[in-house]
Amino acid sequence: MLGFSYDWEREVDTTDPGYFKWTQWIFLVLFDTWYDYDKKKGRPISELPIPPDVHAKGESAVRAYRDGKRLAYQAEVPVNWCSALGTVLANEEVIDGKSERGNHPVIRMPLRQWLLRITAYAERLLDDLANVDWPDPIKKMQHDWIGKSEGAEVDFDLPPSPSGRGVGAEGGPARKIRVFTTRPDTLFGATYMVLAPEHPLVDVITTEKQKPAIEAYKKQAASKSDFERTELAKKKTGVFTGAYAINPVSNEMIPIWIADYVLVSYGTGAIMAVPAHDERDFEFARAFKLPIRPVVLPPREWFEKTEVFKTIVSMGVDSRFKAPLEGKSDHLAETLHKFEADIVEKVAQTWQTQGADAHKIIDNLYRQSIELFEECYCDEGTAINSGPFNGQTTAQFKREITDWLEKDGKGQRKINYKLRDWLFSRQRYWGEPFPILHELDAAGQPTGAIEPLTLSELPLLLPQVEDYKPTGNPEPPLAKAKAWLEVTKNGKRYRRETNTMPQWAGSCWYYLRYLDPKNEQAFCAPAKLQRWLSVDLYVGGAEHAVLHLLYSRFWHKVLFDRGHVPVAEPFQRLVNQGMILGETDYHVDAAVYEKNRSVIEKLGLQVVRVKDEESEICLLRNPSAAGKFAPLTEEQIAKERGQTLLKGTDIELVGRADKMSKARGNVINPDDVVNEYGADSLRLYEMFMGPLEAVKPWSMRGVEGVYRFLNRVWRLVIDDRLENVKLLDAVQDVEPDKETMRILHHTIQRVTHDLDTMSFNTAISAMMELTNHLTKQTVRPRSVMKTFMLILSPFAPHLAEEIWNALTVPPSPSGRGVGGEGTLAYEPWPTYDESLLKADTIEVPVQINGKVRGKITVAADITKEGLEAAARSDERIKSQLEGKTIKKVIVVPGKLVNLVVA
RNA sequence: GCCGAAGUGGCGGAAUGGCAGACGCGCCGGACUCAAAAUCCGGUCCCCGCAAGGGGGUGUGGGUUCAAGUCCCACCUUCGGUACCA
Repeated sequence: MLGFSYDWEREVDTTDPGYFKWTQWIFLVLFDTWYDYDKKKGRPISELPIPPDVHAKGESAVRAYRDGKRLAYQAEVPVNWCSALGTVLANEEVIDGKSERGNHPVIRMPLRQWLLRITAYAERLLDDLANVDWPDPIKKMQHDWIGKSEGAEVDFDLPPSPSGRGVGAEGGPARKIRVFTTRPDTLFGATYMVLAPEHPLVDVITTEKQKPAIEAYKKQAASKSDFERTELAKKKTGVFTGAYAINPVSNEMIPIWIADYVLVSYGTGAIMAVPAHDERDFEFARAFKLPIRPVVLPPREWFEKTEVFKTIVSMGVDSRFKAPLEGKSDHLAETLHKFEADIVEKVAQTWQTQGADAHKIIDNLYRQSIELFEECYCDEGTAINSGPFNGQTTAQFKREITDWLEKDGKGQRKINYKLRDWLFSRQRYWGEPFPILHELDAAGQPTGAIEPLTLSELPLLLPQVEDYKPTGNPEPPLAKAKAWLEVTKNGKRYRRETNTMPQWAGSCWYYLRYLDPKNEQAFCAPAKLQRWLSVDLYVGGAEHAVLHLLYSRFWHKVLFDRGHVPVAEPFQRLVNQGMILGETDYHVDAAVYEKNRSVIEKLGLQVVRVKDEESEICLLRNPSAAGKFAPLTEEQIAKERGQTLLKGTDIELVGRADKMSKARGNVINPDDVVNEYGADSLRLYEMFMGPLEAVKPWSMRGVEGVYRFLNRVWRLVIDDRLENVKLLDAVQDVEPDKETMRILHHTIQRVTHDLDTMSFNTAISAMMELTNHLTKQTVRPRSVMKTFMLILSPFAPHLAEEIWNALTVPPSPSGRGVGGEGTLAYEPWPTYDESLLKADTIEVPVQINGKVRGKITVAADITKEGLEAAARSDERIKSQLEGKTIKKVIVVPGKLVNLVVA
């Protein structure tokens, strides 16, 4: 309807078996691929080298080894299980540990899931961002989402304990706790450790005495969602395990705690805490009175910003510190708060031994009494309290200590990513079934062996089931389809996978299917991939910045590695279109409304109450026919001293354009707009509103504006007084005059350029200017009008075609061409002639001290010298220069003259 | 808190460091009309002035420059995203 020229032959439907056959096939490709970190490439699982010791253990060990390396693998992952609803919930569906619907308790429990090893591709997903033409903010979001950080893994040994508990008491291998840190240089400052509550070692190391507290804390943590654990836990919580570990550099025994600010899913699920140089550790240490040891000396500027420094300076270093020393401390203690009194005492001590230099004093305070500082220093600096490494810069220290750790076998360099593997299964009925079989033994129990279906067995359809409600236990609904579930193949019994794939699966690769939507032999013919990829331009919302766009890139790279697509990146250029908001609408606060209720009612206004998270507002509207959106008009608004008031009252209004929504009743239905103004008007208005990327409010008056423009264009060519479509007599086969040619070619240039940059709004204004010029002409050359229609056609295709037809087809009873005659669809895009763009004369502003004081009209090709002379000799300028000396003259040929005077 | 984007007339918005406000909406005046709608023509950033002309002006405060909406520094506001990533 809007003339988008979509090729409906290429329509795809991700839920069609002909489509998801290939979604399942791609899953099989993922299943059949392992990532070779040396070659930085996904390779067939058959090429995976099997270590001899694995080989020696036999077939099932080899199989397990392979399964552990595949890009599609199974793992136990905690999910939000709501037993009352009998289903697994998404994070958004859980509020305060209760289900959004029904408010039933939700617990996190581990469940077998399929995951995709996107983390293997993290480095390439990061690197290849450099090769695509995407908006920088989106690139940055992906960059941060992947979240690469370089550091070291360090092992903290657990001491042998007299009780025999802890340290591998049950013969387990765990004699150490491994942590990841980006700041190995702060190792000397690690004064305690924290494990995530879910960390497997927690149960092993916890002492008998601490068991009840630890258990209680773990239970509490399990009932919180990820969101709450992070969002709500502003205050640090945690419990001591009773166990200690050995700091590998200082050989100190440091306590091990558990706390939910440490996430089990990042790094190793355990941290070394350096409270002096990490915000979170600092807060935690303060809350639980754990020792804080500074190991990085901040630069002076940091000290000078701290409260401690300000306190010292405000008290005066030189004289006043004698006071407490001379027995007047009672008086001082009364007047200073505790914090300051502490400082006074410490400063006094330092002052005695070190002298009165404020910087020296503060340096000493920092090294010895860091508790006095209200914040911690987390940037780089110079090493202190770090044994042989003292005095080193952070970068140097990091390098050397990592080398030392590696040499001693206590740690190693390590790169970590925030990006996690992609949880790819859902416990729902709707979704693509996994093309996977689980082998069963004679007793009908899974053996652990998994068997992929072959391409010839695809698509695997969803079974018909009586109901697709949850099963009431964590088993997905497909488990109820008994007939579908069990399969015998090559004499072996199998059970089908009962999880289904998420929504993302189908949308991850649809751009490839567009190229060859009906192909039954392949997801797409290689020649077509070669011909079309990569996608030249992808227009989409910014909400897909990280998830969809990252998932698609990942799948594409796997397909690339396996030789199924010819390029490494799917989308060459990406543009985020902005959202179109509803029309500007005025509201008052609910409280303001209640107060002024009678006044507002007297004006006959309608009120729509809208509640959001924080507040309730009352939208004020005009009464209108059922369902019609009628916001206040400008006549009903008064603006005074920067305030917006409801006219005739002192009620302050807030005017704002909001997202279109049913609740607000401000939804614009495109069908209505098309009925009233036509498809070209709707299309043109959307392009004229403003930059494509910007969020913009809708305006019905704006639609009328472009509608009027299209009418003017029509009347430029067509005699609208007649019933039939008939050319105006003004349209003639004559040579255009010079000025018209110049404007026409300038318009072609502007429209061509603006289309490239997708600045549709300015392209349209250029054509409006052309129209304004042509309207004034009594003779309108046919050639000019034809060219105009060609550049107008991408913006208003229907109208441009109609006019083109009238311009090119001789009058006939029907007035229309036949058989492709009289269409502009196949005409080439017009080109512009540079030489026609230049006007004979131009107007150039003349500035004096940067202010425009006059304008001169000169030949377009005037020389720099000529321009300056013309400026100086202009009467107005001359009179203004009287009695002044020109100190400097700036002449920009064709642009301006600026005379700088004393 | 952090990250990102944006602040320009009554409104949507234009301006490779070079005449701020193109184009459109709205508004004002005029033409056409018995009248209205539609259409056409002219005007429309603010202040002083009859005018010629002058002064001010792109969120706020500084800075760079002959020249700043545009570049730099600090801040304010709005919108969007994100959540302790060691």
